[in-house]
Amino acid sequence: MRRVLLVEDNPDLAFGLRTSLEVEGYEVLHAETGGSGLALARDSAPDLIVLDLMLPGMSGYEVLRRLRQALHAAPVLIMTAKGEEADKVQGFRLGADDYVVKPVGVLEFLARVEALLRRANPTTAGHRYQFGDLEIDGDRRTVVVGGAEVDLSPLEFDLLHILAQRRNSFVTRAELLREVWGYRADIASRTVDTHIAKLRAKIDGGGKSRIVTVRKRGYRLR
Amino acid sequence: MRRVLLVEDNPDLAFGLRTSLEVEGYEVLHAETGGSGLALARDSAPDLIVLDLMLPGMSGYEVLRRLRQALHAAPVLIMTAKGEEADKVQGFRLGADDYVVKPVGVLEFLARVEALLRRANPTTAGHRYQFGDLEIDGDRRTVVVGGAEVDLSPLEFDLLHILAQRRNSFVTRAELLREVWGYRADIASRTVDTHIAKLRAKIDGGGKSRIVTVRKRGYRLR
DNA sequence: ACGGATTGTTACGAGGTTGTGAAGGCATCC
DNA sequence: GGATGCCTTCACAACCTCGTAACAATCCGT
Repeated sequence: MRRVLLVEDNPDLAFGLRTSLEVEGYEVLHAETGGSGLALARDSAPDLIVLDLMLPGMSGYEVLRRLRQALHAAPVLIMTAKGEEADKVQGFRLGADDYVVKPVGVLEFLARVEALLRRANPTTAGHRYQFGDLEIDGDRRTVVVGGAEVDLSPLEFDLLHILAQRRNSFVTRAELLREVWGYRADIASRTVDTHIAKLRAKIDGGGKSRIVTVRKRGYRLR
Repeated sequence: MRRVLLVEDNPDLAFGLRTSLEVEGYEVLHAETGGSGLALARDSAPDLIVLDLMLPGMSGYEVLRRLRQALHAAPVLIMTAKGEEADKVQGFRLGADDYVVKPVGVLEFLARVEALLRRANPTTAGHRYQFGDLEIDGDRRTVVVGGAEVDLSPLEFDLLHILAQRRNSFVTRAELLREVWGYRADIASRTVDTHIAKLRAKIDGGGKSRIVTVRKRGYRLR
């Protein structure tokens, strides 16, 4: 379940937003001041932060600045009554991902929340990936190579899926073990190699493999 | 340089946006119809798409739908005069990442563009170095020289990586030993030299070496 | 120009890493 | 109960990597 942190001092508005988000299936954390919002962000690692700018005590800008300084990567949606362009620009400059001016419709608000989560956290949503003529459908758990569907075992699919999600970097054997096998130290590390070999046999045509060995590190999909 | 695809049929507005984006250092592609926009997106793989909804011929919604169907992952910013909440929700539902209603200030527009690129393309901020036509990607552990990927051994890559990080000064052999080999005193110092030689053989073209010898001190990358 | 010091280059064997086929255990489905 | 498919482990082969030695080339103070 996705966790949304709501930093908003107006009780009525906060209640409305919280209810709307919860109806959509989000877990909602609520802070009424900037300081408590920062603390909650640090302790509970929310997937998204909705931030009011006019807060008692620490301003929303300051909260955002400290969040980014602490390397919090969660997307931030600023929701405020301050609608001047300069305010918006300042918000984005500090690292906000979206900025909406009150009052805003509930449906639009929810749509923006969803869009931010979709973009910022693509791994949890079912998704499709494409690498040349290799297509991976995370929802249907199907893989198509050059137009023909390939039959993969569950474990092989998970392996390929992780590699596809990390398209921009290699994945170490330890990470693959953690992501695919879960917390189980009782797996000999060569097991990963064996399954990579099986995967290669199934998805590679002639020529170079789609899975590149990064020596001493792990594997990478290209 | 980031590429932005602008799909907008109003020539005046398109000109203004194009100019603003180019001043910010973006490369701008422009399409006046949905069909040509789709074709451009397919052929040129832009990093961001700015989409008008009211286009001659194919509607913006339809363009967006087809983009997502074709597995285009680039973020889409919808910019339109249609400000009804239902329109916005529909846009987000089809996979848009932001939705702004005309007229919108240039500064806000640019801030939103930047926010989308920042969020959608986090890898470019990662560990990458560039020295002329030499590119080093620390996440993928790949090296590209003049457009062609070069195959380096793990140790060679680490060596080059350290040199790249200290781009403005030389690195002594002792530092290289410490950083690359770790705390191991059992390495003959000439070992560094031999690996530097191997690196040079792999990444240098005809003329002078990219790795400069600093006599009595160490090496430096330029 | 000379000679010692420093660096460049090549070759090679030991050791390490990865690829791969085979075998067996286990669960599931008939 | 047998057949099947999946997963893990093992063993061996193939390949790669790296440290070292040896020699060549270059630098630099005299």
